Amino acid sequence: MGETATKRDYEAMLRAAGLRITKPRQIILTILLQAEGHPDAAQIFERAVAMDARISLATVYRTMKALEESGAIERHAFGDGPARFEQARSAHHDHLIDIDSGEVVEFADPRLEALQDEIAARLGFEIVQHRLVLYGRRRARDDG
Amino acid sequence: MGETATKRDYEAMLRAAGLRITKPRQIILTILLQAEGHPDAAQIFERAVAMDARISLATVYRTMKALEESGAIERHAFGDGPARFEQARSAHHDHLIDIDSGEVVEFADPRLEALQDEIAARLGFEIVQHRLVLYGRRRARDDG
DNA sequence: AATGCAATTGATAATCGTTTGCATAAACCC
DNA sequence: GGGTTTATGCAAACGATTATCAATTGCATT
Repeated sequence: MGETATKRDYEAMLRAAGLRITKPRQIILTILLQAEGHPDAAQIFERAVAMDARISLATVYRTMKALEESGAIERHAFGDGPARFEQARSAHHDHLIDIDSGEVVEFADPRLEALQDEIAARLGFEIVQHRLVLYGRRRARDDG
Repeated sequence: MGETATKRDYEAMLRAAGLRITKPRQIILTILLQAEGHPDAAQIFERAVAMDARISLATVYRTMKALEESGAIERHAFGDGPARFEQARSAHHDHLIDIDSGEVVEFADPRLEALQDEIAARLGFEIVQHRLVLYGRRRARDDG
């Protein structure tokens, strides 16, 4: 699974989208590649500033949008807070949020997709995209 | 299906939550009960002003929060726009958004819930809540 | 390596939806 | 009706994101 795309891969995506490989973008890509989980713009900015103090938040946002549009990353908006990002992977997956810890667990199940397609079809629609977030709580090992 | 809760029902919920039945709240409740679809705060405010010019947007927001917390309404955040509200109904349902028109279609399918429970269980979680939004496009009747 | 020009940047103001602080004005209980 | 307590309106504050704009930079070309 761990299809680790390299920084060079992402640079190629940028080039393909007609975008320039600037220093801020390289820094942000580096951060994205190293990042675990689903950082938000502020977190990315914070790490970027550590690498180059002159980077601005606006550039982070602009870069995230560019990367999103060129398909390199995905944007999620769990609940109400700020948007969070993750590297785009080939396989679609959804998210389960641990409501106690905030932890984000990823999962995928083709039956879900099939069922959704069926439901949409019955309503006369074709699904273009979907968003499923489960909010759950770790099941007690109940020993009490 | 149309389990139409009455204004009195909602007032009882407010009282139960230790809240006062004020004129602004009565107006907002009336609007909510009459509303079709999923109005946002600005729309509710607009209609409220028509009934009492002195109502403020802040009160709309505060009332929506109070109603949400007392379980009378549900708050949804489709995509990026403003939060939208609907009366809480007994039966859970999800939403399909027509990406061309913005129309919101409601649907429910017990198989979805079952599948989600199963997936969560496999990950060691118990689902407390979930949010599924399908984004689709009306299927062409293809005559062209 | 210098040049030209469009793309990109940083800084900051602006925007949007939403929340909050505060003084005043209702609700509610007796 | 009076006294508390809570809710209101207004306006300012807020957080996330986008727009503006002059200054800088990437990069294809010389």
